[in-house]
Amino acid sequence: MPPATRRSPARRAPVVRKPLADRREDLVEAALRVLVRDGVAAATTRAIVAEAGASLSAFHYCFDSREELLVLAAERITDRTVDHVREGFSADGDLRTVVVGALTALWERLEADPHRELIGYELSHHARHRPELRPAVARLFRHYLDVHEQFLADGAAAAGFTWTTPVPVLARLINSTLDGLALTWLVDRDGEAAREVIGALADALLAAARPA
Amino acid sequence: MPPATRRSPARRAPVVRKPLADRREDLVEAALRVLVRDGVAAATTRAIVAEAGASLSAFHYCFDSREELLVLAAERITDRTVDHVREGFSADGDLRTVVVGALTALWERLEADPHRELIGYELSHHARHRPELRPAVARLFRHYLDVHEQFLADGAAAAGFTWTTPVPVLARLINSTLDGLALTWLVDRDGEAAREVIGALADALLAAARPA
DNA sequence: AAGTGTCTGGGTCAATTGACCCATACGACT
DNA sequence: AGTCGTATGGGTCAATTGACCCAGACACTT
Repeated sequence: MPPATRRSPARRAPVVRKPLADRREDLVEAALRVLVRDGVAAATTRAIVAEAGASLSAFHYCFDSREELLVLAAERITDRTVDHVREGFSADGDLRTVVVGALTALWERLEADPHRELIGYELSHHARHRPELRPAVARLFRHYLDVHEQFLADGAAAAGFTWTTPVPVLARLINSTLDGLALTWLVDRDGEAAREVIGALADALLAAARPA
Repeated sequence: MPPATRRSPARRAPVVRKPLADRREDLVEAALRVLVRDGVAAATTRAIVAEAGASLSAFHYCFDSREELLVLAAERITDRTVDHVREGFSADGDLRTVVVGALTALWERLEADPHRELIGYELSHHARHRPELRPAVARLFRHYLDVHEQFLADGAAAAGFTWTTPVPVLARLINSTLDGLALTWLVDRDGEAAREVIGALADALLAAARPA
């Protein structure tokens, strides 16, 4: 009589085996997709492993907890921000052209995929009760501000202007307005109104520029 | 022998009985407090009834579902917005004084109790998966814009100016910037930076005003 | 080909949550 | 004082979720 614990040796579907690092990568990417598509509340471990095509055990083999994965996902978002913001930035033309063009590009990206950019805010709400998430969220926010500051500095340098208002203040103004605008747009979907606000924001920035 | 279903007639703590309308009111207010203090995710039926000092049955006696309560809470927030925004608004002095004063008052209120003003955004995230919540959230957002439009119209009238940019656009700019600013502030708690942005926003508004 | 450590399947477990039910106690009205 | 509709207490129930465990399958190395 075979040991009672022995399973039936029935043939099973071929199993995909991956090194730990690859599986972790899959799970982080899957988490990101679920976060963007369905939000933080829906990003349960089961939803994430389903998205990744992995099993629950694979998840617990790769990570100690769900929070650990979320932290990595937040950091991944941070890493990618630079590319996203730089995309569509052109330093050709006068200051107005550069500013309006860059802000419009930023907004169009937001409008095309608002949830992607807004996970940060959902994560920040979530971090209210998950202290371990706070550092990652703080880095994410700081990163956005840094990128906007860089954009302001590059734009002014390219067009031969200087800012009469401190660049960090302008960066925070841009960041806040775009985020608030996106939040409101998600509710009322009034893209035209949003674009007009972008125009007003551009005017505000231009009023704070003068020839170097 | 007494019926098996009969409970022991042991003395109980005095019971507070309230008419349905009062109990509903208690629950809505309790829900609001929990929402502000702990966020949407923590606003479970149990947390709400505990806050209200009611029982789970009382909850189900008063409402068909948790969503129904949340909708009422969202509407309650809407009703109160007017008072909050009007508070601290003064039409005395020139346009700069009025604008800076009003924006500062708005910001101070936000900084003093950020969660109160930001429930709307948490609710809007939540509404992504709860369609029945969407109308209430839409009303809430619309209401904020209306109030800011009113504020702009009143301020201009009081100081004898007109706006060169459409008032709805300016209202959306104010609304977006304040909300985005609050979101960022919640993460980095940099109040000084926020105030400087408020100043920049005031400059932007003043640049869109001219004598009537 | 045996050995060894890594990876996976398929469960379990306790906690939480929204919803719900029924018998009973209350109290306004008659 | 009796009646009747309303409010309440204290449970139950199924579903979901994060965490976890164990035996076995696999792929290297030697």
